[in-house]
Amino acid sequence: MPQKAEDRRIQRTRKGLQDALLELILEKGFDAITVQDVIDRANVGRSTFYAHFQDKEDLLLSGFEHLRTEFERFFMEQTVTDESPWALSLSMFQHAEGHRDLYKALAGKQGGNVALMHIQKYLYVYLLEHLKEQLPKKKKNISPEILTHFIASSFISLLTWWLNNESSYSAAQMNDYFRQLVEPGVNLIMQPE
Amino acid sequence: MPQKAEDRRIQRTRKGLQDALLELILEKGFDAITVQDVIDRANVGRSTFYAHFQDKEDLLLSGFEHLRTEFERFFMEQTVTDESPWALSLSMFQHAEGHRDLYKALAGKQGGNVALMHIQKYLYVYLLEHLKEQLPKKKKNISPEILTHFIASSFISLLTWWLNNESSYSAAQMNDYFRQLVEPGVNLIMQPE
DNA sequence: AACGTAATCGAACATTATGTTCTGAAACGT
DNA sequence: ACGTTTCAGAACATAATGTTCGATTACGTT
Repeated sequence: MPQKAEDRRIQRTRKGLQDALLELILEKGFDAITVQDVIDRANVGRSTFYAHFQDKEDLLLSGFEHLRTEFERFFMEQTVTDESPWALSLSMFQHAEGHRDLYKALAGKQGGNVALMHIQKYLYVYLLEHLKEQLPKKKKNISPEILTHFIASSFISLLTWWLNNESSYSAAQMNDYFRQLVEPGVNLIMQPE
Repeated sequence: MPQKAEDRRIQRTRKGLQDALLELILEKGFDAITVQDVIDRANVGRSTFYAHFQDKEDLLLSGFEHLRTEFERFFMEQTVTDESPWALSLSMFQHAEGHRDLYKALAGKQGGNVALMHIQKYLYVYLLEHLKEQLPKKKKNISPEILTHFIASSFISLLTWWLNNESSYSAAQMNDYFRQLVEPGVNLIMQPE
């Protein structure tokens, strides 16, 4: 039996609002958008908007959740054995390559930094989990938290640069650059001698 | 002859508004602040505020300009020969250490990212200037722009982490971590063989 | 110490966006 | 075809923005 079918009106309204918001982000940037803009574009009544979302940030995050789910499926499908940060980063560059406008809206300079901080947090949690086991036990070393924060924010930094500069680099190239820049420093810390 | 003396009322008003804004940022974050909050705290008339600043962002940037000037004096005074990125970063960590609240307001998570983007841009311009000469001429390599962007954003990332986590690391320690993480990758690119 | 100037105050005002409430109409799933 | 849920649209209260203006106060200068 299929899960409780959801009213089509609800689906249409939510999708319409999400799409309208993403369009508007690419046009004028998240901060400049008003709820009025969104409901005009989506052709939705004012009271309807507030029946579904608290505010425009809530709407943005609902779109982000959808993307996250989709990325996780994408990631699961292709990764087999490699659990290093570089597998995750490559997948994310590739996923962004395939959904360029969506990623630009959420992670580009137009997107405000709300979604961006969520993406970084997501990476941070994933990486911290996978790095903690591998870290040497020696004291006097960098805390896992700084190390993880550094890797995650470096990735975000390259991703946004890539999205904002319409550069012609491929996802694979971007991941190579990411590794070239970040891996040497990280390896020196993980394997002290 | 001293430069044309500026009306004390102007100085007091501007300083009062800047201080009020910085206090409020530490209390509730830049985004949640209204112009009304600022003029109430500073005890300044509404029309007076708009006689000096366009909006709260304009006010924030005026405070940032002041900080930048002060940092440049600080930097000039102590640096002698070293023109590598690591001299600049050490000075900035030290300057932040000496003006912790001010830096927290401008570069912490409460500060919105307006000032932060200005700081990063400032670093970017400085670094690009100093790195371009040293880059190897080989093709097939990372563009100076990505490399510079990476260094600048890595620094910003560690700085904000440091400010937001009330950590007990010293400025010198933070700069060591910064070098440990960033320098190996950068050196490999700058000296290919 | 007194003068002319310039900054400030505070109130009034138009404008814009927010978020809530309500009623009738339309679309939905069954 | 039926009962239920969602939607549109309008009305409303609230709050912040940015401008204008006349009266008052503090300023630098002489």
